[in-house]
Amino acid sequence: MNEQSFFEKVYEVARLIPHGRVTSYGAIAEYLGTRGSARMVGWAMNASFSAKENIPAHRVVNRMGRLTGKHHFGDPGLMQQLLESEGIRVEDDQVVDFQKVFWKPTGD
DNA sequence: TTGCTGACCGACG
DNA sequence: CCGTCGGCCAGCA
Repeated sequence: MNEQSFFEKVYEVARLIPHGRVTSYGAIAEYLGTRGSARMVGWAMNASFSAKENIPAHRVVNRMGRLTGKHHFGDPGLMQQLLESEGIRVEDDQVVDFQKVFWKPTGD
């Protein structure tokens, strides 16, 4: 029903991430029905900076909960700072209790 | 226009 | 168990 582009969907799902929660690229890709295109999700996040609305890309991490894209925020550490600001504990570029704060876009 | 790259994930040896 | 490779799609030179 949604004829939006792949990026549009990624942006929408990214905005659906609750405060204090994180998700993975693969989870978004899977939600979009393109499990194999998890890389594109990350690429879409890169384009999210060009998006009109601000996308909480800092809430998006890889499957292992590691801050892979922290380098793309302009300043490394900003991503971790934002996550800690939401109550998410980050240690050594990795989300602590990642499985607890993990949120899947099941449509909830 | 063609081809490479890219913030990943899963399968295979 | 751990290292390697393929696949997905879209943007950019």
